Amino acid sequence: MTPEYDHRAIEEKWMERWEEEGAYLAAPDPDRPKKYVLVMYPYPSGPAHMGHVANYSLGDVLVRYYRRIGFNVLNPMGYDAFGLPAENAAISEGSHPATWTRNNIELISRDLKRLGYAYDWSREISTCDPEYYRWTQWFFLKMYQLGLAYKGDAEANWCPSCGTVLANEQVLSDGSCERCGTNVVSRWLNQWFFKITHYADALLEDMELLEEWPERVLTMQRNWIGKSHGAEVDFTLESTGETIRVYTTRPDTLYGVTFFLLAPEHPLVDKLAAGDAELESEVAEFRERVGGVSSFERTALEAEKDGVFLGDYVINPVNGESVPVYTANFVLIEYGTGAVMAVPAHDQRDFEFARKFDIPIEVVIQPPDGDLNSEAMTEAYEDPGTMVNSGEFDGLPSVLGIEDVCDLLESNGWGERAVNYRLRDWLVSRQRYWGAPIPIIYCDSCGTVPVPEDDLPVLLPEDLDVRNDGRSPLPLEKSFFEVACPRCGEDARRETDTMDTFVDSSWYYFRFVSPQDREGPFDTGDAEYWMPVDQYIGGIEHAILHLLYSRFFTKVIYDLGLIDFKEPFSRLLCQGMIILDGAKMSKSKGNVVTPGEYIDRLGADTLRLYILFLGPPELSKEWSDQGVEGARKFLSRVWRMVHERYLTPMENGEFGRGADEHRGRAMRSITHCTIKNVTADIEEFAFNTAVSFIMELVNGVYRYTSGGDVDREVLVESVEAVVNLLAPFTPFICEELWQAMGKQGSVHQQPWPSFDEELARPEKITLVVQVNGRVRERIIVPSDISDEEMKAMALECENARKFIGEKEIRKVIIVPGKLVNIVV
RNA sequence: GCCGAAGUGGCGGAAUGGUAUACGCGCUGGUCUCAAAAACCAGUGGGGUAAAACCCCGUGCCGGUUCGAGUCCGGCCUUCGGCACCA
Repeated sequence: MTPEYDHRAIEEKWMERWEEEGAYLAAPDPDRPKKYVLVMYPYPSGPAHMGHVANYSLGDVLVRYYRRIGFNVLNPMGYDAFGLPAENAAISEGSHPATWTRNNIELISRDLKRLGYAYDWSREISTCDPEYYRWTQWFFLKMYQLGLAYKGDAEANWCPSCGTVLANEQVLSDGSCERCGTNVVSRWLNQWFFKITHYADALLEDMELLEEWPERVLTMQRNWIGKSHGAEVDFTLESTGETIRVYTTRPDTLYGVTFFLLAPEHPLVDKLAAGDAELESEVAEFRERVGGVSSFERTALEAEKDGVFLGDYVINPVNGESVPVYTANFVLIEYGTGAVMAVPAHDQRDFEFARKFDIPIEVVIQPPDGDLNSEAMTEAYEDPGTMVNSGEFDGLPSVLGIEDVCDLLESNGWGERAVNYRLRDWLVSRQRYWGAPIPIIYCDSCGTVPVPEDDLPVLLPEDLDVRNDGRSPLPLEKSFFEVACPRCGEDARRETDTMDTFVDSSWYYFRFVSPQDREGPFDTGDAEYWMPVDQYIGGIEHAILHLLYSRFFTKVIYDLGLIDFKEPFSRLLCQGMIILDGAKMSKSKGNVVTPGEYIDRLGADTLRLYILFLGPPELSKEWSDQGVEGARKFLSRVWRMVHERYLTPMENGEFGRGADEHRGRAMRSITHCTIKNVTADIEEFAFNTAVSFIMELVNGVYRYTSGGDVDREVLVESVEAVVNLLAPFTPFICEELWQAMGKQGSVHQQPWPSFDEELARPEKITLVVQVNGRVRERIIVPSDISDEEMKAMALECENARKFIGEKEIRKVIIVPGKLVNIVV
């Protein structure tokens, strides 16, 4: 009698047993090679969703596989528990962010446990735990000591109605506040920054160490850092003689400058307009048009070129020409020097501006095959060419001209070579409640004073209510901000901003190596054993920020002398999204399917198997309800295979030994070939095809036991291979079957099955015969056939002869063991 | 606009330059059953033929390299994702 495949009973039983036995606890063991496998920890916004299942299932296959090939594996789990959604939920539900967050941690951890992931739960961490954020604050202090944390002015999205700064994600595409719909404005505020730009070059150069990262992530980071080479050039203001510096990547176009631009926020704009009432109001109007709204909106709509002539001129150092100065909407104050030399012939933006304001265009680079005429141009020519109208440089290829013009600038003191980065410093202040307080105190006499390390953590008071308008309650809470200056003891005021949650997640992977450590953020000995992370897994949406910030933190920790490696994640796998009806699942679209109901109805094993079988990990995958049923069908098939095709007949003594040798050899060949293929596929993260191979093996066992003699040993080998190979994918059912088969111990602790190369080769192969590259015949031949025999058989076969006919055979191409192509 | 990924059956997807569509879903037929479901077995790209043998056409489009191209090269088109006036 085949027992029922009762997934609920089975999964509950093993979940409890593994937990009791501490089956997945990890401890350093210098005698064994280690693997640190980490999947990005979740933000606990509710129960687990399908994206989590996809990510964590993938990691779990690797973890279980690595354990079985002999690695000591660290596989921890924790929660990114600070953050804005908790505050928003608190406002709308009337709860407290802490309560909301902890409830959600309960929900999601229950799901993760039910899904059977092999985490070392003793290492669970939560970033909102004071024992965690104590060290987040400690890192802030270290940054401050190193001069890497500083306070500066920044443009921020400000909602006048909510009275708070908004993150970019909270500003809707029409420039309004996500919560109240008010138009967001840009406002300059004094904020804390981390000086990530100090590491811009290191972050670029060390990408060489990231050989096992996806190329697309590296490209995205490279573009984000945006290093460019060029020159800084001083232009002289005609009226006052003061110099204004510009940055350009095209010194070779310096002779083509016909006007000069300042960012609307550039201090010189006001100075130039001052005294001329008409100009002053014109500038004010212009600022209203472009600067009143946030730069978010200014760039979101493909804004038309706009600007105001400021009534003054600057002198171009290389040719002494005088050109007009404008302020323009497309010039960014935060990039370069906030001033731009405009070369309309060779820059599309400048071109558009010149056409609109009727400014002359002068061609100074001629294309190789062309004859550009400034009148006739319809767009700028931005590619290299030959320099013209450029004094002594005429006739020079522009790529060489770049260097020569730089030499000219430097020898005359007009400017110098320079590099620029698109990367900005990291703004870490948030006017938020639910985050780690910034450990800084402001004292009237001592100024900015860091909280002494011994006073950490600066506790976030949890007995406060979030205000209905979304503002942080901290600046109103005297018991929080009123504090004695640690230096002079006088009354002082605590910083009430909290840190960006990306700070929390920039170092959590270090905490996992020693989550209970009280002496430091992590134990250096434990870190030496476990770090760096060997395999990091996460969504592609974190390709830039989280991964870049983490790399930055690791470099700081390296410079603190706490570690001896420079990159935190040796190998990276980026998961695609799970989509439904062609769209990303989201609550607002109402197209969410939650794992919980599937675990109840079909089982965690089914869900895991389905999501892994769906497609390659790095691509986005379409969810299908019918597909899940298919996964369940396959597991039932495996269940019945073990009981009906193996255990029951075995008990009845139906199988003998040395039965039909050919059938047995063919079955063994499938088994060994499957072990080989599945192993290779797991190594390459090709989990979908790994599952296919196991399915084929199961089909093979059904065929083998469906008719003809069955060899007992051959069957045992095949059935055990199925259960062994499938175990990392569907741990519960395999553990149950392993036990049913009378095996000792856990299937998850068995050595990974090995294969015999000789047996993996099939006895018979299909020889393909082509004539002129077209398949004309397929012949079953022994796999050890020689090239000569292949050729002879191909030339003899009827269909090939038909197509050869009377034609002359010019060439015969032989692919050993596979194919013969006859060229006539 | 720039960067990246992807276009293959009804669907998810397989294919070191060597049998295109493995595996799964769906569908069709059969076995079992009073019947159905489940299960098991078989079939399933399009066209030609009553049917089979067999032949032709087929991996977004147009060319090229090659004995042989889904795969390599050149030029496009479409979709998705990221960045977006970075001088």
